[in-house]
Amino acid sequence: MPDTMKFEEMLRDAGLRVTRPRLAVLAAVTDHPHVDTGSVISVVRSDLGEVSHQAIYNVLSALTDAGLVRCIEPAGSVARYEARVGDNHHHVVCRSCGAIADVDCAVGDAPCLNASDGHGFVIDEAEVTYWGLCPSCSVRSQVAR
Amino acid sequence: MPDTMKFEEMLRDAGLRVTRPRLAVLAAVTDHPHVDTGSVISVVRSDLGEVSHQAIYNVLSALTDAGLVRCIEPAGSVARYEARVGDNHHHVVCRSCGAIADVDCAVGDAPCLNASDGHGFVIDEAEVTYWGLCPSCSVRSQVAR
DNA sequence: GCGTGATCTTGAATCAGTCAAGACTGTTGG
DNA sequence: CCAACAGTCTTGACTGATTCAAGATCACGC
Repeated sequence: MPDTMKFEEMLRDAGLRVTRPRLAVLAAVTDHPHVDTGSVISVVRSDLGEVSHQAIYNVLSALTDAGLVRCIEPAGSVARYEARVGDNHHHVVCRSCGAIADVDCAVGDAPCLNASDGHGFVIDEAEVTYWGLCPSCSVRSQVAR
Repeated sequence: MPDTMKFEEMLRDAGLRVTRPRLAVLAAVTDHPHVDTGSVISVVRSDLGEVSHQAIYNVLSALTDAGLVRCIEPAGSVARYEARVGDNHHHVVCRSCGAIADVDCAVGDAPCLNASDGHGFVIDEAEVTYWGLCPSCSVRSQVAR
């Protein structure tokens, strides 16, 4: 499993100690795009045995601060995490089932950052969330009517 | 106070019964852009006397469903409401103090809806949240360093 | 005015997330 | 290789926003 070594290196490079919970969380977030915290806990526990939920919260927070994972919180959803960081991409969220998918930004590389009037705010990021229906919910709603 | 009559009309047009809590909530959200639920409760209570928090939640939900107010939930913040609906505008959020301001969309009227690849999702809305520092937090951080 | 269904009150419950204190362990220097 | 010191993890209590449920009340059409 060369992934473990890669994760170790990522942690060291970020100045973080290498611990089993951290490796397991990195693996979980990498394997399951857009996992919520509860699922991370399940996956990590099925991997390592009992791990405190507090530890998971600590680890997710540390990894987020270090820029190794990214936290997204669509309205009405709990916090979710993804390992795809450093690029500019956004998300589509299904209004019906909450499914999330990645969407590359349509407006180029450092996009959307040109707000017409920022009210004096110093803006450093534009986060785009697309809302709609995922393929299966879309089909279901057509059948329903 | 002609506003009250306007709010009454808005409720009736939406097929909702006209009640004092609803009028008070509509007034509160109109007067205080981006209020959180707790502040709505305070404002309504200072206006009407005791009103159950559950009633406020019900009203906010009914008004949101009716399209009379809009609910926004920036990551890390509680639910907030605004009465500016029907136009396409987005928000800037201060990473430091959580202040929110409106931003007109930079890309035209029905903008940003062109995701390059929606993974088969039927997209009906693009929500943009700009992140940065509000004027006063921006000044403070410059002084600090 | 009256009846009915929508709305509000009350009070308990849930759930994600946070706090705090002590036990443990990865890492660094000797 | 070992010890010591942070940095991490465990445990267990706690918070705060939001939701649920059941009964009382009220707005609106007749």
